[in-house]
Amino acid sequence: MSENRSGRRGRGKAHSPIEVVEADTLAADAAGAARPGDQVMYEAVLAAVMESRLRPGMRLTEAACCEIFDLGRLAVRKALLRLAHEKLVDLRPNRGAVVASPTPAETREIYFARRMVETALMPLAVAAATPAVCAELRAIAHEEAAAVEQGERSAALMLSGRFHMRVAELAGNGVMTEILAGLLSRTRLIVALYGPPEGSPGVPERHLALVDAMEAGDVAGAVALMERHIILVEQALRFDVPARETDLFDIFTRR
Amino acid sequence: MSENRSGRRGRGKAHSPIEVVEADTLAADAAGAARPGDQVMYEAVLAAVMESRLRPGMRLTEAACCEIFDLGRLAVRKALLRLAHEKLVDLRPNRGAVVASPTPAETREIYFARRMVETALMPLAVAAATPAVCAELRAIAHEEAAAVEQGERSAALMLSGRFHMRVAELAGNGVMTEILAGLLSRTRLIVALYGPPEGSPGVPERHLALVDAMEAGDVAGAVALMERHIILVEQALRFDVPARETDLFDIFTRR
DNA sequence: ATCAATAAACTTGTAAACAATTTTATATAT
DNA sequence: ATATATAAAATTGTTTACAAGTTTATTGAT
Repeated sequence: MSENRSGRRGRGKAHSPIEVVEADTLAADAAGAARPGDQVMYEAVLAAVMESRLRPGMRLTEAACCEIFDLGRLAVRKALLRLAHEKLVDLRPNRGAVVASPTPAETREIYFARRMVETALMPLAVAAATPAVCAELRAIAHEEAAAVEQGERSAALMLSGRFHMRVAELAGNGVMTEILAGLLSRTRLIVALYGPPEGSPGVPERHLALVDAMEAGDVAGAVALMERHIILVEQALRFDVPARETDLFDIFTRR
Repeated sequence: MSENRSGRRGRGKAHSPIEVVEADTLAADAAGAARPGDQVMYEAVLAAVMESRLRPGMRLTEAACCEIFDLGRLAVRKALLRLAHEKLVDLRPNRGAVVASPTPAETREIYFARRMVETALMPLAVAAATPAVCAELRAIAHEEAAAVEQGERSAALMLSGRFHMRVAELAGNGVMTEILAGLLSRTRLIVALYGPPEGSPGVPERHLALVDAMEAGDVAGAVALMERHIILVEQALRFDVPARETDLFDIFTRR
């Protein structure tokens, strides 16, 4: 075995927006089988996007990713390819990868798609909403409310995403769940771009109201609440000013 | 420039299930810019799946793909990675790629997802259903009927897919259209596996009825027809016998 | 003849080297 | 000073060669 790769490892990586969890600390390789390196990177980048540490417009050069994740370029490209396919990064030929910046038009489509998917799933979710499940959902919503209270915006955002995912999972359709997961991760980029600094108001409260309707078996009510909720979140976005945010960033990082 | 690659080109490829369109004959590179090789392969494989020339269980070895498409292994892997991400091929570590075989459980989820997506899109589609558009849809349905008449099953299947795609496109939501495209391509694999040899009856007729409702502006009727249509297509599947088809194939190609 | 162990052939996985492109920096002329 | 052209650096794209794994074929024993 050669010295492996090319003199990497042992670097600062102090304030990197990408957090690397050492391989052996995760449960995935409990059996001893190491998880593929490209998946490690994929999950780390996805998590960073979900927590808004990686913001739209940020560059992901191969060399930097190789260092951060201690991977070969091939594995890095594999991960970037997957992220590109999920529309989380833009892969420009010969010019590298950047975190994607959904356009306003794309944004409208995504929220419309979410409305369709999440309302369509609701009847099945209500049918599966046992008291135990509802308790779990309420717990998430309460955590979310606390995060909002303390001004921890990205934590609140993450919990909101988890809430919507758990509701969707109740419907028991893996294909639909995966589709929604893709829409939700792109929603994180949208909020990072167009989300109002003060955050969308009333989200945790509406989540709690939704759980109430679900537990009561009120299908029509739950559907209406979900639809209205998504519309309100979309309406809180600001497309006028913040579109510039990306441009500014591009300018600054165009070193 | 070196002699390029490694002694490929000039082979039989007579009855290959994958049809390769020579690069320069397509419109994509009208400006002179050659289309990336991996995309050529991706599109060829997708087309072969849509026309049921590539059937579930078939192996796609890298070497064979390199020869057929005159590509390097890297481009082939890129195409396979994309196909795997779209669930059209299974990528087994160290064991290569095979055309995917959706399970019965997956099948139920996919048809359920189609029902959701296509009925949710219908109101918008009806709103966009001008007489010209309806004429186009009817033309597709009539071609389809003719194909069924002449026993050209795969042609009929392709036209059916095109019909559903065109209807969805009317809604004008690219995100949803892409999602449906993924579901429809997987439906082709499902039909190849579990579709009754005689084909699902009455499909072109129901397509025509749907266009009538759409042109009349009958949203509720169109939604109901679409939902019922998808249910009927799913019910025509046969999960008992044909699951064996894959196994048989595996046995024969296990050379 | 059937089965197990071994060896060969084949296939995928990965790294290193090289080529091509893009970006940044420098020099020169207007 | 601004702008243009040239050169250097950095980054991505691709091939080649080799390593590791899997499948198939062969050999030998029961």
